[in-house]
Amino acid sequence: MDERLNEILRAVVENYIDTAEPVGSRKLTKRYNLGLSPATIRNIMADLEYLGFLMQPHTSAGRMPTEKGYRHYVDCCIDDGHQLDERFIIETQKKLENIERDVSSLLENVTRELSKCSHQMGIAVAPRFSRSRLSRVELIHVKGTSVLAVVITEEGVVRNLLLDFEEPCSQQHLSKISEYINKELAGCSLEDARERVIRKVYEEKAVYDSLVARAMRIGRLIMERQVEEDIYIGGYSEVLEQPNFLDLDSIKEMFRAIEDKRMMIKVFNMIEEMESGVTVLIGSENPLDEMQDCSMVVSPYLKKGRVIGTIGVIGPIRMHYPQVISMVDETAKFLTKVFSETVGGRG
Amino acid sequence: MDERLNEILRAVVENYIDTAEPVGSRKLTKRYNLGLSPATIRNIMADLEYLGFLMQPHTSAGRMPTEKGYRHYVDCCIDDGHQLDERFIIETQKKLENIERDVSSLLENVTRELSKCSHQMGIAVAPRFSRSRLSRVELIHVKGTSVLAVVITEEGVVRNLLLDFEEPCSQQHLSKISEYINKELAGCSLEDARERVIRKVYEEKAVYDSLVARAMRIGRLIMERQVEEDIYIGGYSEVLEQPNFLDLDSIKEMFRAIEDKRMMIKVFNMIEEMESGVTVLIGSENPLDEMQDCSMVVSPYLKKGRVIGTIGVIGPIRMHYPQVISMVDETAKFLTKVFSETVGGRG
DNA sequence: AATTAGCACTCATCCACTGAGAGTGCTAAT
DNA sequence: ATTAGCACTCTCAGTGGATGAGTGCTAATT
Repeated sequence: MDERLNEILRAVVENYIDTAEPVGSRKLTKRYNLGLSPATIRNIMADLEYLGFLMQPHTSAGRMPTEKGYRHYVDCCIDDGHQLDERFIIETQKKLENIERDVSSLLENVTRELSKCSHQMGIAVAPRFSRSRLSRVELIHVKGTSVLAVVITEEGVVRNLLLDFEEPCSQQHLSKISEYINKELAGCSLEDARERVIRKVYEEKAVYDSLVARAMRIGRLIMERQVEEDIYIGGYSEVLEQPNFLDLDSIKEMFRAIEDKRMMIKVFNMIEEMESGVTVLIGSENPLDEMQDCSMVVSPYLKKGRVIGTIGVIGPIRMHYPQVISMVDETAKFLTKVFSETVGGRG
Repeated sequence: MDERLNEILRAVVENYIDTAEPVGSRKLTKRYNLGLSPATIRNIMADLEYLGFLMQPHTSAGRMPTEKGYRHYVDCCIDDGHQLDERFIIETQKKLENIERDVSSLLENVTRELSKCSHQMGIAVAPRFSRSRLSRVELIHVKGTSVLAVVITEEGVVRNLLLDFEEPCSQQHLSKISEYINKELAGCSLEDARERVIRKVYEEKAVYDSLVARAMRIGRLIMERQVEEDIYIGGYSEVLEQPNFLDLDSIKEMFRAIEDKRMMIKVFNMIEEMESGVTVLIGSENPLDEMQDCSMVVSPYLKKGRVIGTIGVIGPIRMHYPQVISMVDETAKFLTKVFSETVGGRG
């Protein structure tokens, strides 16, 4: 594609992102020093419109980008150079030192920071519990038939599950059971563990050893419990802060979708299967109907080369993509670093 | 105060709550069967305006309630009869059976349900950790110098704290330490425990027993860790759902305030010291500047007669107070019941 | 052949104006 | 004490012209 077309498209998109108003040919020549007259620009813009990258809200208005225009802008017109505020990196680094290392605080804080910097809503998906490897299980007697199972994965995700037994069970007994579980299942992925548990239960049908039987039943309970704590969201107010050009109805729909965490988990499952690195989803590229008027910029974060979760932002389609992309990228790298170095160690 | 004034005030407020439009004298006579002519109504309304309960947005518009008007309406014009949808109670009961008994899921789900029913934002404050009595502490070795402390209070609140030691520590040792902590501090309020820990540490300065010293140091770490997980919020989209008559700026401010959980904890600390039962805060009665354009309807919930937390909603000043008040009341009672009967048992 | 200047044309937006309608306050009658 | 009647006020929706930003096309220029 013609280099000059790209240049003009880029100018139009960036101007529109800044002003939220349709861009005319005269304005472009004034702000940017392209060596071209308005008339020429007009011809080029007409071409861009023909190609589907720009549109006019009405005759005799300036042009604004279509979704396809944004897409092309993101794909071809952003130079990967450091779009990023030095400040952002420094602040992120500063957080690095003060932040708690426990996974949920980590993600919550990182999400909040990302949200503040980017002025979008921040979203993070914690390391998927079901795909993690088991590191340790501890059973704590609470009261009566209630037992608290504390499950720790190798990623450092801690989850509490309150189990309800048919009959009371002493702490000593529970300790033995958890010891047994740990011996049997440590290092297993939870899905493996699940299968193994089911198999064991089947084998031990005769219940010759009540300890094993009990342990397995607990293991099964833990596996089957469906948990929805995987999603962190922050920055509801940030989206409202953007005064121009995103109507209340869109925001409403978006909020409704986002508050349904199960739905969001589905979305991220779909995204996760796409390529690695920062992914930008613009408008109707979003898998959810309710998010057709938003854009998402997301990136997976890794531990030892394996994707374990996703972090990113959601905001209006008219968004400062270069900066936001860099921020998300930087944040994901930060998380990757933290998870690979600190949480769960190197081994 | 004149009974008739109350009646008219009530009619005006309720009509305004329904329609979001200033109410005129003619409309009142049409909708409600007061045996009065518009002219009489006008006189009464003029009186109500003089008393500060009503106002006109401009001459020759109808009247709308002032904050004082809402206040009087809530105080004197609502009959305590069952304003409540039968449906709501039944649904709440249904939840009762399916809901997880673990405190955080409980509160999250209850908050969400309250939010959905009332079409306001739901807010809950979990049993204040620092004021709770310790039920059990368990220390779990995670990796290297990391130790996970699982603290359970008598209310059933479970909290995970990741501690970082100077030197590694075996699980056996940790178990002994937690055993010791449990023996020493079980049943203490956390504030008491805190003092005792500090005193102990001071007494044992010589560190003649490394176990005790270590236990106390851990206890202290746990006490000092400031945690902000006490607030549950749900239903951001509900507030936007109300199309009429609450401007974006107010919502923005409100969201910003709500997302700052530390601030919200302060607010609820202030509220908690007020009377018991459902409290309604209208507009400028709210302690926070950012919430001058909202109303809150909140109620404490108890365990064994002692206030342990708060639940309620936040929404626009123009709110269906009778229903919302009933709903909040019902929800608080429900929580009280659950906490008194189930969580943490009766003893 | 590409670029540009010039010009006619198109709409949205702003502004002033207007009439209708809803609602009020006041006064006099009931 | 209540009500009917009336003059008055103010918002709101609609109208119409002026303004101006921006376009597309054509012819001239480089």
